[in-house]
Amino acid sequence: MHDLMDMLKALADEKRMRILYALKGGELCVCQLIALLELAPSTVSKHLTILRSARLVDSRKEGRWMYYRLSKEFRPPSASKILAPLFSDMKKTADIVADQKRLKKICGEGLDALCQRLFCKP
Amino acid sequence: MHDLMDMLKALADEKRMRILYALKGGELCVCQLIALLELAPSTVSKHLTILRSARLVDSRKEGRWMYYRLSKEFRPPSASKILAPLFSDMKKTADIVADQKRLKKICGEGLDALCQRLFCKP
DNA sequence: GGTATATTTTGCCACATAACGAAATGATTG
DNA sequence: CAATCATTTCGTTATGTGGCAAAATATACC
Repeated sequence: MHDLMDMLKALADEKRMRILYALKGGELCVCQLIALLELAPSTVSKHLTILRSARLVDSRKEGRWMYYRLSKEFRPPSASKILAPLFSDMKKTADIVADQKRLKKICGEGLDALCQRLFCKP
Repeated sequence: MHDLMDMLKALADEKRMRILYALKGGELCVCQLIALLELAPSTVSKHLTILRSARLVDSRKEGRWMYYRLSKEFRPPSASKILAPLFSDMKKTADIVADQKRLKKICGEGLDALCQRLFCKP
């Protein structure tokens, strides 16, 4: 029951659900998620930590960047069966439609350019 | 997205998940849920309010007692698809096994006797 | 009609959580 | 080896949430 509650608590936050939906399209770098959610880096990092301890996402480090993706082996077996209907409900919501549009832009930009823009110092 | 988050927040609490699982077996009176969870009446009532505003349960008043049951028409369409796998994961957990055992006892007792026992004053 | 009784509402407290900025970390680049 | 850069950790703050007791509400019983 503990693992299951961890998962449900991880899902019970709008920002984290938006992260999961964004990752549905493939792995993303932390800075891309920062740009998507428009939150402080530390805040996004914390959300990702919560998602990872709930075994909903995996991470991989490549060079300077940290990539996150949906977990392939979810811990509570129910997770895989739950996410699909949730995503289906989210799909047409204004927030997700806007996210997908913005995400396309973000992914078009290179990571270097994106980070320049995000952490710009004059 | 708002309805969906309401549902997920309602699910993200152990006591409320135990209530839902208990209702899986059929409608129950508030006092039976109080006996099951061993929480203050006001606390259980609050949990039920949260579950009802998330459209996860319906209620019906009969005489002195208020009965709650799983909603037949869940508001976020995903709800019906989500609960089944969740219940399947919960089924074998120690908490739920204990709940089911205790629930059998509680349902055996009459409502009058149960309420006497719950709100006993010497 | 008044009293007992089941449930809900209200007020309050303790604790959890989401957010940020600043400092720390760890890897790459010069 | 020093500096830069992406990410995480830490410390703090504001808000949300679960819990109880007590008062309010509503229904049944005498």
